[in-house]
This record gives sequence, structure tokens and C-alpha cells, in this order.
Amino acid sequence: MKDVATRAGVGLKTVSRVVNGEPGVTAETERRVREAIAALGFRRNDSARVLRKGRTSSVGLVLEDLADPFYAPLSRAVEEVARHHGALLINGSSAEDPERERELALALCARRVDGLVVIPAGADHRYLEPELAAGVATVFVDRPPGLISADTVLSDHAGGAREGVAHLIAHGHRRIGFVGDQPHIHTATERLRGYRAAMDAAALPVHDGWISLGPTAPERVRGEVRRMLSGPSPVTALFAGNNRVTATAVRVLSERGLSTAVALVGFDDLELADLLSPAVTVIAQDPARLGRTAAELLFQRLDGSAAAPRRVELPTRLIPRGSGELPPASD
Amino acid sequence: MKDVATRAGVGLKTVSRVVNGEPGVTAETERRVREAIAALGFRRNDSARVLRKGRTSSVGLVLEDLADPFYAPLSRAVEEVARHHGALLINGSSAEDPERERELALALCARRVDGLVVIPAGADHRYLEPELAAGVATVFVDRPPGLISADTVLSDHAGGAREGVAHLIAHGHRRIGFVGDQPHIHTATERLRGYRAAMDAAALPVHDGWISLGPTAPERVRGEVRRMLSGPSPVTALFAGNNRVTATAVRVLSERGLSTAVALVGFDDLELADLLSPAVTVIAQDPARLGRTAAELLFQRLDGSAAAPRRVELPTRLIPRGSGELPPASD
DNA sequence: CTGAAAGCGCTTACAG
DNA sequence: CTGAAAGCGCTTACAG
Repeated sequence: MKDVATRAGVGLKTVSRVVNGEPGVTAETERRVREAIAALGFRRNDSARVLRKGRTSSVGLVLEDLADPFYAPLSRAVEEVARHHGALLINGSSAEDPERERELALALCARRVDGLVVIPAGADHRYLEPELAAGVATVFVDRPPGLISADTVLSDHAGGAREGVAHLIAHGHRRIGFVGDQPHIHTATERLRGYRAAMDAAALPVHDGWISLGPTAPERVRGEVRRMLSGPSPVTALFAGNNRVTATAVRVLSERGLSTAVALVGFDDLELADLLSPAVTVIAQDPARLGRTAAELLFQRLDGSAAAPRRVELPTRLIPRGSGELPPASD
Repeated sequence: MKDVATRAGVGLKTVSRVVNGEPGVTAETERRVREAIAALGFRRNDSARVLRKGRTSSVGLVLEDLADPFYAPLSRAVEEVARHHGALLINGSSAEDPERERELALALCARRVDGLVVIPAGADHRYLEPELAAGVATVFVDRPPGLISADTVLSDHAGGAREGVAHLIAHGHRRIGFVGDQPHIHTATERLRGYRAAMDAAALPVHDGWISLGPTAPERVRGEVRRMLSGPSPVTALFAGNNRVTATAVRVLSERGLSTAVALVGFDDLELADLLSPAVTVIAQDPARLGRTAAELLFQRLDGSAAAPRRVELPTRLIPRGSGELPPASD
């Protein structure tokens, strides 16, 4: 910038004015400055700008896996809101590892992002306290924060699962299996809670063997689904705890030729779910809306909102397509 | 940092040493510094660090849409490689708008990302010349850069499409439709080139009505597919130019009850494609490998490689699943 | 092992 | 309309 000023024969501040489009520069002066910028290939260094201004116009997003079809649209929605506020989005995947989540979040804070959207992998977020105290706006999405209080945007996981299971019960099922994600993940236990609530409400017993929480790796899910479908009192319907579980369950049922014999409702919608036979009934969340809502809360904070931490719960939606309306196989 | 130094009764440089884990500090001194850091809630400001060091340890990725199932894994792969090099990833979606691509790329450069991975929306990348001259490593993926020369990683679009169409021809088809993306998009025209090459090689005529390039919005694709399937000489097979077109084509065929009467091969794999009936035959790219390869080239540049711009072409893979092996409906 | 000075490239506050 | 000085929070190069 100094070189530009020298070459244009003006002061440093004048170059700054031109670069930032501030008023108060003669057309002629501006022309000379622009010429010098072009000749020297000058590119403003935002790091220096940030250092003075305090704001970076960037926000961070820590999620589980950017490539997951549930999180990708969420991330995109955050990006879009950020864009409208003139901010860039830096995102990182925690791979469901609390330590990695922490490293990422702190690295983003060290870059002085103005705000942070976090989909927690861990259960203790006290490591963020100094950052919060320093004014980094923070919003949690999809899962609540642990041991600190902050804005949170969640889907109604328990309510959605309950509705899905009640739907199966309404279609005559009494033995319903639940295959979900690992028990330390909030959404997994909430959905299980919904399952239990629906079974309870219908006064149906729940066998231990009908419930399985754990990694959503296909091998494990495969084994659990097979197990639930065999033995003395096999389930006649399955509730799949998330999109990965649903995909594997559909595969197992289809391979075994059971796809029209075992009812299935999945949490989270799937691409092409409507084209399978039977089409897959799901409890859909709206990932883009989750992201948008979280980002909007974030920018409200950045605009100075000092309200108490808010908790927003978004409804889920039952989409009946066929697999969830199958009657139980006769015993 | 100054406050920390004062409180710990040491010099500024000593605090810097502790924060960066540099050697040459007594255990006792270090303890005092750490205590002061904790008491004051000190958080290092990386902006200042960047300003001095010149490197930000961050790379930028400009893509079309972060939520697209093709780009999400590509982005994730770039992130993973960046992580291994200690860098964060900032990504932005151009929404297929050249102006937005330019704004994003330049904004990333102003943040002084060390390198840039670009999936071009535009056809003229001369706006990046000053950045390249200033040493910003840049790699293009999925589509080549326009009017500048830089490292590029592409799938073999023409070869893949040619193989897919030849596959349909080998199964007896002579009237094959091609529905692809907009003609200014490199991958669209390359794939069309592959289609023509396969038809030519089999000495088959190509009617204008069998080819349609344009936006991949479902409404348009729907109309074009319907048109190709009706009229005096309807096509007996379709080649879908990308994942969005394939999804819509599958929908149309299935709604019209033609899914076992019209053969279909799609470019790009789809989640659950193997579970549809018939399962969908595709020409698969490996988006994660594209991202990984691009990121690796990028970090080679950052490590000082000054070789001439390289062009890497990755093979595609035909995955026969059923829809592409259907025989032509008898005329 | 430790620290004072200079400087990275901008912006802010002020003065002409 | 324009510019010189000070400072954002670090690191570099040097000296003790």
C-alpha cells in the first residue's frame, strides 16, 4: 500500500480511501491511485485490516462430516446466511471426535471468527467459556451443548420418533425394533426416548433385543437388523434412527426379499426414497432450516442481541410413502 | 499478550515462546506465564501472527454447491488433506455464477489463503493472474480453467460418456437420447462429445431432437425426457448427463411405468442407485479422489514445487446394475 | 535463558 | 479533499 501511495504520489490514507470506496477523493486522484494499484498488482491484505478492525467477517462451523447428506445442506444454509451478512464460512469436520471438535473450534477462535456454529461431538463445552467471555457469538445446532449455556437449535427428535413409531403401531405393529446411533449422541437417545414413549402410550412391552444403539457402520447395523428379524419373536417393523441406518436397513430387507414383509420408518429423509419399492416412509428434518435458523440467531448476537440463551425446537414431518404403512406379517 | 507479560513479570518475547512451545524457557517462568494466561483468559490472535509470518495455514475452495452430493465428498477430501498439513479450509459456493465465483476467489485471496482450489463456474480466470503472480497456489478441479494455465484435475468425462453410450449400443440400442447440463459448462460438452463419439463409432445417426443441453432443473429435464420418449421415432435409451438429470429421469420413467422399457445410464453415481428397480447403471466418478488429488497437488506447490502446470485425468468407472442392460423395446 | 526494539499492512483519530 | 502519526497484536532479528 505504501508503494502504491508513493507511485501515485499520494498519502497512505488516500489509497486506503480508494480501496475501501470511501468518499472524499477527487476523480483524478482516484484514477492515479487505481493506476498504481493495477501497475503494482496490489492486493489488500485483510489480515492487517482484521487486526485493526477487530472483526473478521467470517464465521466458523464445526460439524460431524461435511459429506453427510444431512449436514451438507445445513452447512450450505449457514453459508448462505453468512453471505447475506458479508461473511465467509470456515467449516471443519469433527468426525464425531470430541477432541477434534475442540481443536477445530479453538483454531477457528484463534482465527478470530466473529461467531461459531457448532454441531457438538463432545459432551463438555466448557473449553469455550473463555471464548464466549471474549465475545465470540456461539450457536449450537442439532445437539445441545454440554455444561455451558448457549443458543441452541434442535429438531424435535423425541417427538418425531414418537410419531413415527406411533404410525407403525397404528398400522398394527406390536413388535417394533429400534436401531440407532451411539448412546452418547444426544439425538440417538432422544429418538430412543420417543420410541419408548410411543410404545408406552400404546401399552406395548419392549424387549431388550428390540433396541440397539451403536456405531452406524453398515456391518453392525446389518447384524442387528438380521438378529431382530430372526429368533423366537422377530420384529414386524423397524424404526431406523438416522439416514445411514435407514439405507442399510433398506438394503438388508431388499436382499432378504423382506421389503414388503417388514415395515420400516426412518428418521431423516433420503434422496430417491420415493423411488424405492416400497417407497420409504420417513420422519424428515429440515437440515437447511436448521442451518438457516442457527445462522440467523448467530447474526442477531453479532448485531448486539444480549438476550438470555434461546432454545429453538423445529418440528419434524412424517412423510408416509409405503414402507411405513405395511401391515405386520401374520404370525 | 502485553498484559500477560506484565502480570507474569516477564518480557513479551517470553510469552510468545511459551504460547508457541518454543524451547529456552525455565519451567518456573513457563508456569508463571501459563498462570497469567489462564487468569487473564488470554487467547492468541492469529491475525497478528499471520501478518508477521505471511502464511495463514488456510486454503480456500470455491465450488458450485456445497450441498450437492457430488461436491460434498470432494470438499471433505480437500479438508482432510488440508488437515494433515495443518491447514483449515474455507469454502464457498458459487451457485454456478461466474461473478460470484470471482468475488469468492478474490475474497479468499484477500484473506491471504495460502492456496486455492477452484471448481470453475466461469470461463475466464484471468482475474486470478495477480494472485498467481503473488504466489497463491491454485489448482482447478472438475473443470479446466479459462484463459490461464494452472494445475488441473479432471475426470475423463468424454471417455466415460463414450463408454456409457457404447454400453447401451452394445445392448442393441440405436436411438439414444442425451440430456445434459448447460452448454457453457465444460463437463456437459465433454460428455456430449463422448456421446457423439460412441454413436459415430457405431455409425449411428444422431437426430437433433435426441440431444438436450440446459439447466438441470427437474421441470426442464422432465419435459425433455418426455419429448424424447414420444413422437415418430422415440429413443429407446437415455444417457443422463449428471446426477441431477439421472434422478429426474428415473422419476419420469417410473411415473410413466417405463422403467423396464427404456434403458438408462447416468453419469455420476447416486446413493441407493443399487436399490431401485431396475437398479441404475452409472458412469461413476470418484469425487473424494478428485478432491484428494487436487489438494495434494496444491500442497506440493506450497512446498515449493515449481514444475510446469500439470493436468491429471482420473478414470471413470462403468457400474452395470440393470437399467443400462435393458434391451430396446421392440418397435 | 531472557527481553527491548522494529515492523508486518492496514485503519483510526486527528489535523490541515 | 488530503495526509502524518499512532497503534492493532503479534514475530523477527538481535543483543545481553
